[in-house]
Amino acid sequence: MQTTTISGLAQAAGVNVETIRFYQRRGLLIEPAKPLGGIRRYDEAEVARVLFIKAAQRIGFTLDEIAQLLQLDDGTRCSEARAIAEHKLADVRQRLQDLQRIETALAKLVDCCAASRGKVSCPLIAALQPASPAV
Amino acid sequence: MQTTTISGLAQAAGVNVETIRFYQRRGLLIEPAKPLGGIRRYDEAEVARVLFIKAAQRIGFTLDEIAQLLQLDDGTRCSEARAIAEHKLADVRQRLQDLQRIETALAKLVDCCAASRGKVSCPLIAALQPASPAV
DNA sequence: CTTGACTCCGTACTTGGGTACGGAATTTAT
DNA sequence: ATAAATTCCGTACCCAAGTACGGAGTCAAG
Repeated sequence: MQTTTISGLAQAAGVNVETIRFYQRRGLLIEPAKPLGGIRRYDEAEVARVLFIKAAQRIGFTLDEIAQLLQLDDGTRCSEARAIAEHKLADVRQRLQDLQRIETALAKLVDCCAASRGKVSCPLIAALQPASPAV
Repeated sequence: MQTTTISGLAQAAGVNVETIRFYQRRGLLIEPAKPLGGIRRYDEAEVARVLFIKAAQRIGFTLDEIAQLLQLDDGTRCSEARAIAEHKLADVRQRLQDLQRIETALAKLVDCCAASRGKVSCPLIAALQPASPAV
């Protein structure tokens, strides 16, 4: 499958055709030039791009953020790219911390739930209390 | 501040009054009984609850999921709670993995961006490629 | 050369998570 | 006791991220 139509792309990436078109409108995907009143063709690079978008989304990036990330891949404007990436990285690390905190809390909950069987009132809420020192 | 009104609660939790009311409608917060045609009062436990909601949200839980999590804190229906918690935990661990992957990718990007200064084309997209083996 | 599938494009609808608005009632300050 | 601030409540609006729809054009097969 070297080049395909929009539905092939959508299928390969596991999304809806409409989603592809939506991403094009948003500028996340570039619409390949239309060959004179006809039908556009897409290659594997586009599939990769869509998969990237989906992966980034699962992690919690917005489409706007993802657009920025995708621009980093251009190769040009390196220092600018770097600044964005650093900002994003700080962001990601914060998320990681929060997530680790909740992971611990949930794991404890499961544990104590297994052990105590009855009077639960577990560390779930407590676990997130010390999470917001400076807003 | 032992008990306060809705605006006090909102302020203490760093959210909008409307947001509190929205959460009440959603069942995330319980509206304390209204004292005869009057004004409801809230205590610190409610503040904690709102902070929890916000913390959980930052991590990527939906309000529905958070509602479930909050119910786990009730102490009753332990086995049920445990099942939900375990499911959520698997979820969280998946998110953690994804997030760690992107953290690595971003860190590399920043690195190579700092080093190569010019021809970037970094590991960002590649980093998420092997992330979806089984859909 | 017509039928059926697919593409293109615009517009509209949906869901999640709120925010804003407006009128009535109640509380607080003077 | 009256004005200003709050609360209560319903309804309506907003943005993000899609999904659905409908008409017109195009392409591939029989």
